[in-house]
Amino acid sequence: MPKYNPSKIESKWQRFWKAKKLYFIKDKIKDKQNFYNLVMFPYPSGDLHMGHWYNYAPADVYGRFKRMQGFNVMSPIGFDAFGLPAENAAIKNKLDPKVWTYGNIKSMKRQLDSIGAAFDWSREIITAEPNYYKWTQWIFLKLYEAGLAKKEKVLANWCSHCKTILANEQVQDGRCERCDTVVEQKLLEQWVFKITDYAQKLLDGLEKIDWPETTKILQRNWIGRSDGAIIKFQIPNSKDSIDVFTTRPDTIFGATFLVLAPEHELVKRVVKDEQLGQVNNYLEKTKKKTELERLVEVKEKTGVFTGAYAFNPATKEKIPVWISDFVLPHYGTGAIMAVPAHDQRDLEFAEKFNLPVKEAGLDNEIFSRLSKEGFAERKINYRLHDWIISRQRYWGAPIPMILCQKCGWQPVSEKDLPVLLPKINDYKPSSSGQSPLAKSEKFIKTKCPKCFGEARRETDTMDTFVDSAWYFLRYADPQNKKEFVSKEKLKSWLPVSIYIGGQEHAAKHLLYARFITKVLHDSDYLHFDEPFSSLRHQGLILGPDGNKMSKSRGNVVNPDDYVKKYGSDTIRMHLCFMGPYENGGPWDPKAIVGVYRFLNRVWSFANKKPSNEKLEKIFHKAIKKVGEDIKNLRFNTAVSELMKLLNEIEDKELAKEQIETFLKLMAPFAPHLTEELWHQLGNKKSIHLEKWPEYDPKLIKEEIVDIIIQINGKARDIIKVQRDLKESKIRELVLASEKIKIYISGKEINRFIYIFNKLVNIVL
RNA sequence: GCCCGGGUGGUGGAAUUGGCAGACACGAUGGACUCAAAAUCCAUUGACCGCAAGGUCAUGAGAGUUCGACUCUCUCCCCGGGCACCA
Repeated sequence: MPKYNPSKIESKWQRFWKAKKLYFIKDKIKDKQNFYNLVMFPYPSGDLHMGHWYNYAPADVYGRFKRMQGFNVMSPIGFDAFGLPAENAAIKNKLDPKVWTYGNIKSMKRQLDSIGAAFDWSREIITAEPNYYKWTQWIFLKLYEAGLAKKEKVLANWCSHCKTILANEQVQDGRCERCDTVVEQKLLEQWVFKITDYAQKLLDGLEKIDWPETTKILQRNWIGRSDGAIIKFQIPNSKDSIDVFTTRPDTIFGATFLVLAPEHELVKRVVKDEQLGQVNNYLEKTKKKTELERLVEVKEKTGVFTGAYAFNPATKEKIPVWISDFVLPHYGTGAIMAVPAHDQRDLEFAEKFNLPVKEAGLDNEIFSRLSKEGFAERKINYRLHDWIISRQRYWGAPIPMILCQKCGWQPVSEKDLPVLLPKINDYKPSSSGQSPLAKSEKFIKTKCPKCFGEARRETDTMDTFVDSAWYFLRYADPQNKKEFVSKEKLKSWLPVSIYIGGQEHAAKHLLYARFITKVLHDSDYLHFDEPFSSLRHQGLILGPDGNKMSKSRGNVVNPDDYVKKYGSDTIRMHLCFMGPYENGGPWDPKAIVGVYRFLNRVWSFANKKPSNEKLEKIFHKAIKKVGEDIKNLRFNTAVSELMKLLNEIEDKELAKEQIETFLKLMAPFAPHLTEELWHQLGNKKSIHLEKWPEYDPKLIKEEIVDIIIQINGKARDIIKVQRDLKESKIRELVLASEKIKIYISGKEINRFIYIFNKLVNIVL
């Protein structure tokens, strides 16, 4: 018997699968249900780390299992190829970002192949391909048509290091998620997607999808619905009134002053001359501050009095109007009624500026009274911001819009798509907030689609999250030149059956993808309005030191080393075995030998001479357990069940049929090893075309069961009895036990509790 | 501050959802094989008491419900994640 040599058999079978096109999946197979098994596609950073494997290998186990269960399983893969790192690397090395990106894709493909996953490479997607981003641009046009893509003057997050605007979702603790620079707020004209118009639909949709509850909660919090009212505070001797948003109209009797955000449009109108100097002074100060401290420093309240007053519509009292930057311009109406008796922040402000604090007798009727009088109306507010998609960078899909002096903004007509990203010489971003494309006159100069006069192209590119917000649709029909996806193929494959990926995308990609799906649904392009019927997260793999893997820390685990040493099957199975899939955890370089030893033992076991012996019971139990565990993505216990099974059968000589059953149970985990052993047993076709073994529930039932005997809740003995015995019979057997006799001798039995086929508890 | 997760041997984790806590592994210790080492195989491995049979304690801490709690309830402590001046 030759030794188990993973590197030899793995490359051999990978070649075999490729030659047989085993994983090129047809859109329809008679009598088979389609199953869309999706993983989050990688960014082509250049190397695949253990975290990618942890996403892809167990997801592949799941897909292979589904296939053996009789589904037509599609497991596509591709590359999220646009984005900043390519550009930064290109600037550094004076390369075309395209060259850098495609070089990385090439080496990552080799690494992805080494996983031995059932990826359907015939459906590969690269988002930086004109053939792909043509349709990203098309989707932009659909949003534009629906009034959901607009150029707006918005207060936006500007990263001075990356020299681009970022979406709210890409800012972490006031810093750029990519480079950690503190972002500044800039008022700029940007293309936005009106995701806030979909806030309610995005909330409602969560009810009907099979997602982890934690992820749903995270999205709900991110959308941040709050129900309240707009209340009008009139300014004496003026047509102006100040609208405030509050969730607690019932506290209005305690409202002793109003506060406007410094950016509020009424500030200039209401301020009294004698306060003008002070107010301007404060506005100057906060304007500078907003760029840094306002987001970071929260503790100390600041503000200034406008000199103006307004009527509290409930009390008819005149209350002072203040300005403070603790009121945010983009939430609610940018103005609040301050109720210091009920709100910590209002109290801090009142204390600082010696404003009255008045206990408010709560009044539940006040809202309806005020609304009858025209002072109040219901209002729902969302924390969610619109999605700013303009990026002042080069390596992305150009926004397909044209600015004409006469006609204003005009969409590029569909027949002119794609707007190709031109080759340029200088990719450097500018501090002025202009895209590198702005330097290319050749790109900019164009004709107005409406009046055919001279016009200029938009030079910003799209946020890469737009690219990834619809890629899962394209996998169904990746080559289509006429449509983004044909209706027929959409029907075959979508929505996605199961989506497996990290939770870090919960409030970004997963939200955007749902939004785009809903928009396309509402424009009648999709027959469903939630893209991912079922979603599961894998945990995060940390470096051996317990920290997040990063190059700067030097704790990145390179899977290639382990492929060489143990083979891909061992890594796959070890990743499954490590612990609960959603937990992740530190990579322990030593622990992997456990699975390697196991696979070596499987090798020896399957190489033994078969006999006629069969062990029905343990096999049927294992078939049940392994199948149920994979179905529930409990890969760790599925693997331990396989180990237990081998422990029991290893020293026996079993019938060929049972050895084959064992290999089939192992096949999703160790596709190469099992394929090799399967063929060694004389089979000609791939084991991965085999059916998943079935179990007979009758054979699992134990005829003899263990009954645990407790005295006062402590286990004292255990007896083996025929199953399904009546309590009277059990009582007889229990009381006959020598051990139990000792415990109960001379004492009275208070209660005798019998749990059917399981346990007896005698209470003395 | 608010909202989620989680806390079980030296380590990763298991526990049929209220019924023998520690499955399956890693590591460690001892032994076999070997000139030797690696690999492999065998044995032991939660803590404490005991020569042993056996017993006591033990799932972050404390209380409660229950015949019985890792599992349910309450209070508190610690760790991880999300949001954060959102009215």
